[in-house]
Amino acid sequence: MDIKSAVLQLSSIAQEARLEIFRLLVQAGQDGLSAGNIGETLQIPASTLSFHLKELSHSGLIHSRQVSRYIYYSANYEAMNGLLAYLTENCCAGTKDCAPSSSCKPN
Amino acid sequence: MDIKSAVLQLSSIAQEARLEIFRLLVQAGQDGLSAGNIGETLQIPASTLSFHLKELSHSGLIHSRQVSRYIYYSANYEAMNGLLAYLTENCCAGTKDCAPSSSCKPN
DNA sequence: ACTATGTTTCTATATTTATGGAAATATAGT
DNA sequence: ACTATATTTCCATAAATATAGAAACATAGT
Repeated sequence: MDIKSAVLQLSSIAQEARLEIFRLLVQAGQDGLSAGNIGETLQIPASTLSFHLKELSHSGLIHSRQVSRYIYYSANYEAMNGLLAYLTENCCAGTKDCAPSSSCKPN
Repeated sequence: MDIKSAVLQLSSIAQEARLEIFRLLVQAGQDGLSAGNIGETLQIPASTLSFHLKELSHSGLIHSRQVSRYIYYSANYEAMNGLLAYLTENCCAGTKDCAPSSSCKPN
């Protein structure tokens, strides 16, 4: 993980509408949800939603697949975990009290 | 954790200089580093650094304490862990395969 | 071919954010 | 009080981002 990618990914969820979308997809699981479903659930106009979905896709935190007329978006769990790991990397200079990386506690 | 706070925290690290500062402090541990030390390490002009430190403090991801003329900044590990937990909350609708929250894996 | 539905692109506008020099403020040593 | 060092605030400018209507494009059913 390089810093530019991390900033891109963080930027993609550092916005209320997009964070809602992302969390919705994280909770939705592997299959994801269609764009229309997301828009209806979160009450976001189609063009605005499309803009945000593109931002999230571009950062790599979600991906999409087409199923006939619908486009399903789903969380990229691997990318998400990679980002979280990057944030906590070498926490407290690698002191054992800080491990595991998932829950970084100071000495 | 409410979504506004999460967006504020994510925004505060969704910027290259600030993400560098934050990771430096996460790695520095509990004691933290002085503003001058951070600026010198990362080669950031004082006024720019001050602006970024304020953003990070305001979001709650770092805190500061004054030691004579120096101001020491340090990571707020509790806030960081809270943010990470928020992102992975109820991952995959709480399916057991997704646990632990720190490493969210789809079914 | 036509129509309905789902999604994206185009466009303009409004808003927010980043940068760094200069000046101001704070603390400590002499 | 004076000086040096540390940090922040003020300010102007530049750049990036969010919004949503209208139009365009894509897919599938009739």
